[in-house]
Amino acid sequence: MARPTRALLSRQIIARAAIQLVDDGHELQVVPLAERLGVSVSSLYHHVRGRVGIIHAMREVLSEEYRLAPVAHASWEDTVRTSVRTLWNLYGDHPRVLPLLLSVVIDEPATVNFYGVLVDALDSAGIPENEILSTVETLDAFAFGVALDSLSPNLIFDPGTEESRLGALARSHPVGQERNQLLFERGLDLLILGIRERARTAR
Amino acid sequence: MARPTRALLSRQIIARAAIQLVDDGHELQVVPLAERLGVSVSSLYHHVRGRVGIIHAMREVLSEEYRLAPVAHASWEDTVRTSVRTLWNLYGDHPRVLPLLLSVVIDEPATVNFYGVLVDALDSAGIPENEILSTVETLDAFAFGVALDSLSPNLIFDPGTEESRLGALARSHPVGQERNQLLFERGLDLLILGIRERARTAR
DNA sequence: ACCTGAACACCGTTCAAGT
DNA sequence: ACCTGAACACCGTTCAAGT
Repeated sequence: MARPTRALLSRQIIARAAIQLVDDGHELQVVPLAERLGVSVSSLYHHVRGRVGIIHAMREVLSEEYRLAPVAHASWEDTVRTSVRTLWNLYGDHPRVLPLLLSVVIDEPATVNFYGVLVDALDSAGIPENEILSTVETLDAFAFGVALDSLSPNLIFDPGTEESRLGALARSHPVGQERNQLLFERGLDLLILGIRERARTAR
Repeated sequence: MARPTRALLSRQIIARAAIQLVDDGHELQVVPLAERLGVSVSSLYHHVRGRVGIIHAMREVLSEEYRLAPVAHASWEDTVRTSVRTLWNLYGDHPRVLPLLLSVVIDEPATVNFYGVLVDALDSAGIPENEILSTVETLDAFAFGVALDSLSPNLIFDPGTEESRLGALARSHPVGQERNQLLFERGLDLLILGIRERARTAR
């Protein structure tokens, strides 16, 4: 069976399998990927330009998920909150993929109508026009940073500081998923407060 | 010359060369690393447990730089500002190394007396005790996210949105290093404002 | 056009040999 | 204890052959 009647592979099929592979905690390797797909390794090269091409395809698939996201709410605060939460979910659903995405140069125009919604919300919040994009980027960097933080599930602290205030706080601090969740909520609250204050003083 | 009178290598020497290699935009590969160090590849294995061991050593070296950082200022705001800036500098000086560090499990106690200073500052700012650590983590995630953002030097936006507000803003938005710098300053301002407000309403 | 198996280059790791 | 060169396993990529 050299050529099947119906194509077994596609750029998207490969990308989805690759995302799953990495999500499961494995390295992005061509041999295990081909195994999962039930094809020979060299078959992949008919659809993707090698390993780097696979990473590009992964990016494209994940970008698609962006497109579904943006919803404008009545208040700017609700819009900002749900947008940042969506970004965090998107990044956080595949934290192990993120380092891979950093390694490829982006050559496709990102689907940033998502950002358009955020821009409008920040505008109606009262953020000065020349600060809006930096604010959007701040929210993005925050969501990205929090997602990556989830890869190190515990707060690491020096045993030598056990007697200090830090040590005391650390002992009653949650770990893992719960810690990451809390960090997100706190950071989002602070950023919302900051945006509101910035708008007030700019008025 | 099988054994030199004085050791040519050390864990630290290897780590520093590796950081430089990655900073220069190269992959972390054993052969080029050995070349830079002027030794044979197998020599490395007398000091480090393979490639993963090299990454651990890189982490250790970079952690050392933490230790120098913490300085308590008169006002909580100055302390927070300089601390976050230091984190950002640390991460931002070696953005390409960061994805590597994410791939290893941390088995050394981090030198977090740095965080102790931040904890004290947030306490004197008036942040409720049970929110302090999450706030520290928020600041850390922000600095980390901004550093990684610097790897994608431009704001990517869909050419289709050229006529929109987003397109208009994007055209007058800086790129590269300057864009990243601006994003950091804006985000830090927002977070400071947010912390101040949180403390005010908690009082 | 799409899949395969074999061949190849490359990279990380090991180990016996040398001082 | 520390460095070397050779040998080895592994992984990404290419390509002629098959439908």
